[in-house]
Amino acid sequence: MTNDPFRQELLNISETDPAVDRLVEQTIGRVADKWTMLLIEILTNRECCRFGELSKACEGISQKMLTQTLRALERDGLVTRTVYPVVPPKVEYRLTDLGLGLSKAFCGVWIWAEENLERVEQARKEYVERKKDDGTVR
Amino acid sequence: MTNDPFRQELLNISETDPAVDRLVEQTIGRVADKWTMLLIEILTNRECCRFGELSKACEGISQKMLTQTLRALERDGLVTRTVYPVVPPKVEYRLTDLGLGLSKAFCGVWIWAEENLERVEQARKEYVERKKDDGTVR
DNA sequence: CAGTATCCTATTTGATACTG
DNA sequence: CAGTATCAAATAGGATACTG
Repeated sequence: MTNDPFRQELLNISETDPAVDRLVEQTIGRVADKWTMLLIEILTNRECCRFGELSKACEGISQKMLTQTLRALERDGLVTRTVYPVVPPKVEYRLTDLGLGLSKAFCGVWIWAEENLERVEQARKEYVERKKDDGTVR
Repeated sequence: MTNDPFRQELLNISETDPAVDRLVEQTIGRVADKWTMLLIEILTNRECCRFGELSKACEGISQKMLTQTLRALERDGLVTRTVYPVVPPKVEYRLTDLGLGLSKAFCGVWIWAEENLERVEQARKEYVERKKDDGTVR
């Protein structure tokens, strides 16, 4: 199992410098959240979006969270925000190269989620069953 | 730009069925969080860990969050929890195949974070500068 | 050792109303 | 249209004490 090629492939990710580790974790912390991933996916597919479009495409998000998440993305250099001085206002968002790179990185996670949806669901059902049959923690 | 090979590669991820999309998003929502990613990384590198080891390795996590996150991972079929009936108790956690697959998917995100740390930091500094120079939202 | 239980605070999120 | 502001509710998270 230790020689599992998967695992071997994964082993060299970890940093030697703990300070860098903290920074990596911080970066992950900023970027690894549901709305961020969703917005980046939408912007990957649509190339360029107005606020209202994002609001519709990103089903379930509140205006507040949308604004907040977009600001964070802009601040971190992942999307650009272009304001056209017209009435009514028009604002366009699009991925930067940096954002496109992150999108590519997220890609694997989306695929994993799609492919393993049922396995996770199944595991949850079994877990609940085991808990119902009760306490033999095994 | 539309013919960007990156983007082309990314385009076919999106589902056609909106119901499946919701499920994918839910799955992402469960799995895309800081502690989950960290614990999975640790368990990838160490293969097998006791509660106390994880507690040390996962710097900054509280006992409560550790327990909570581990239970969620177990429930979703990503780790196994093995209790040895000894005194004092010994409990071992290790990734399942499903968990190892997720680990592999996360791998790209970790690498992205490592490689683009400074670019994100730089973007943040510039953003703050722009805000200080004030309101020409550009 | 590996938790659980409890209390409490802080952060996140949503709903609603308002504005350039 | 694309937000901001405000308040309330929910949730996350930490600290501490206790247990098989």
